[in-house]
Amino acid sequence: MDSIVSLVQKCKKAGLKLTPQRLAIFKTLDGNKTHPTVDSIYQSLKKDFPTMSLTTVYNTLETLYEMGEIIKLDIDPDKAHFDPDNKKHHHFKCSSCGKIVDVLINFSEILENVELQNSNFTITDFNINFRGICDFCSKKN
Amino acid sequence: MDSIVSLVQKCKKAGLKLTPQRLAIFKTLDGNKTHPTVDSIYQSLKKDFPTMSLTTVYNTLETLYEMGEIIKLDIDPDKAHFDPDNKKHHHFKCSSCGKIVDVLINFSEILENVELQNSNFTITDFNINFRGICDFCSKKN
DNA sequence: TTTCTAATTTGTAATGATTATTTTATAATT
DNA sequence: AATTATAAAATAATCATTACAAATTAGAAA
Repeated sequence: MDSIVSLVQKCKKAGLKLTPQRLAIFKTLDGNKTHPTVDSIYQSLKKDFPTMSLTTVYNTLETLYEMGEIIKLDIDPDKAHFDPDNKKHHHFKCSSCGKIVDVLINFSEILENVELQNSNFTITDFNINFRGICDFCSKKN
Repeated sequence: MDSIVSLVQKCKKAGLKLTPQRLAIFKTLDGNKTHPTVDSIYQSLKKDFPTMSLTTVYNTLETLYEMGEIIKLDIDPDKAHFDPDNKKHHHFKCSSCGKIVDVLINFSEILENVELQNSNFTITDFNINFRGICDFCSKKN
């Protein structure tokens, strides 16, 4: 996701209104490495915005997603997690505690490999989901 | 997934009953490369088993999944797709028609790469989800 | 073959995430 | 300040999945 200031610019250009709710969601996402869900964002904002609606969080995240500002993760089949870091990277989900963490290694060579063998498919994107046990859960046992 | 005959052996050993419904689901999965969902299996079996229940399909697939006989895909956030091919491989989903196809290339070297940089995480598994446009949809335009 | 029992099937209800809809409110512009 | 298009909020609807309870049945044992 862009910095708040450039995001504000983009919104103005796109004719999107800068409501307090949107700005609050932007700020919650900014630099957020917890891979939040709609509900976790909603819960964290309810305190300061008692009137905040779940729908607003859904809508704003969907808008940001369509703008390409945030990533929607598929690593958790139960609910969507979002990532304001839209630079190419991958994810690891701990099978024990459910925590999702970034895997920042670059695997771009994968694409060439696949394109080679499937020349009739146009691959626009890929992501790798890792599963296992995180350091914290390992230490617990 | 094992062949039907070895699967039947496994079930007997595990004390699982071989009901007509289960056998029908086994047969539907056997060699199935369409990455079926619970509902698609249910729909295809309703004709021959008018009494078949969606719950039974859910239960049987869950059982097979827990036995490690089938894979549960996370490439479609809307619903679970299953794959009776439990040999390590990956998937491609066409953004246009939604079709899911196998990517059979071996990427095991990825693991070593990650283990190296995250020595405190134990990675048990990973899968790659590719997205793009399939050959059929490419030709259409 | 018949009986017995634990496992399974089935139908239905509950849950939880997401989407749709409608009314009210408001940001941004004139 | 008035206008208007956009957004927020509240609520209802939808859809996949899970939970549950009652009826059925596969398979073992008599």
